[in-house]
Amino acid sequence: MIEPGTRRHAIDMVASELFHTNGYAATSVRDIAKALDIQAASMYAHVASKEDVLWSIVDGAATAFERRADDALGDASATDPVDRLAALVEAHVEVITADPQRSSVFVTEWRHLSPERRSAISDRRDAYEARFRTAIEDGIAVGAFGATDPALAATFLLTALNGIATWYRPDGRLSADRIADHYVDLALRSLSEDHR
Amino acid sequence: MIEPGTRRHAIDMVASELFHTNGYAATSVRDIAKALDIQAASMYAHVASKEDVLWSIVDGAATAFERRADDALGDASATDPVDRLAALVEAHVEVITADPQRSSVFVTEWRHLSPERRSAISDRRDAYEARFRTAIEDGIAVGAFGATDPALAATFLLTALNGIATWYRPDGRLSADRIADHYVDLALRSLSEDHR
DNA sequence: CCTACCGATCGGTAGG
DNA sequence: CCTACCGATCGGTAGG
Repeated sequence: MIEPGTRRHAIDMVASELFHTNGYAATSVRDIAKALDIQAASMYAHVASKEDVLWSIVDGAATAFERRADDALGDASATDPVDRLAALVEAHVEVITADPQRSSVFVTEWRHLSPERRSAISDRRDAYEARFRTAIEDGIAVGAFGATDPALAATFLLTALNGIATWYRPDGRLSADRIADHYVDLALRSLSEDHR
Repeated sequence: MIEPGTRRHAIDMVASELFHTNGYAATSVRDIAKALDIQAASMYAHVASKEDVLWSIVDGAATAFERRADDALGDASATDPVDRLAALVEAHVEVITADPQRSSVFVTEWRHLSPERRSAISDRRDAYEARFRTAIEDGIAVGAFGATDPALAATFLLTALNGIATWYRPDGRLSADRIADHYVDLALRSLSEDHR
């Protein structure tokens, strides 16, 4: 973990914003350094490479999603599949709205990681998505959700959820809490029994 | 419109794939030229700039979405708000699965366009999203959909829909038709009356 | 954290 | 569509 308040931490915050706005490949080490008012070469006193900066952002975001999902599923109330899915959706929205730049870099820039790191993230994403899929499967099994393709439904929900990172603004029309409430509702309804 | 079969068209197809896989900024003019077995300088006999290639891909995708939505709404059966939304969702999925690379470039790479082109695309996206929002509003007004925030619901659906461009593979487990059917279902259910 | 610098690569042009 | 080339910028290193 990187200590808040350190220069290393400031690098990640500044880089998150630049990678979010312009993308990793279109952001130069000089851009990051300029935002910190230091020389480009001085960046290398704190990081070994530009890719290491991307990695710490992506790894930090992945860890945040995993921890919040653990907490959400750890609650005693989360034995019911519907409650479990609701808790997962709420946790996911909260992680995104707490740091939309980092989240959007996680969602969109991981292809610029080295093959090893990319595949490690891919595995963690699969495990994370499996929590959603399992909650959906269990909900169908007990008749709380309508029959559907659980893997596809999980992907449907997670892409909608991740989309928040691309459009959310802290000063926007809806607060993070309201968005979370609405998305939990939309998610649960999308899995409800047939609407006809 | 660019004639299929021409070199100019081949440039767009090759560039779509490279921009989709590596991103616009991480793809060089030399990468595109190499895939076409010509020299980088020869590219400029066909295009004025790298950004022009991105523009023709993004503009082509935007036009495809607009046309298919027009067709979908032009059908006589599409006076009912629920049918209208279903037709919009189906059309959107079909445009994406017909050319996922172009669609994903449209969704993720428009920030690399010039400010004028970016704002033109932003306006067209807003108009396109308004069709979804209006169908949702009308559906709520006639009691076919449950009460919800129409703008947020439209964003929820469109981000889920656009996500298809990032994961769809023609040789995947589900055919394009099956995906469209499932997504229409998920979309309509997500807007249904309260599930409790 | 700085100055000074490196080889590689970038988008694009000139002239055929 | 090619060869030859341009100035700018890239990620990163040496040495303090």
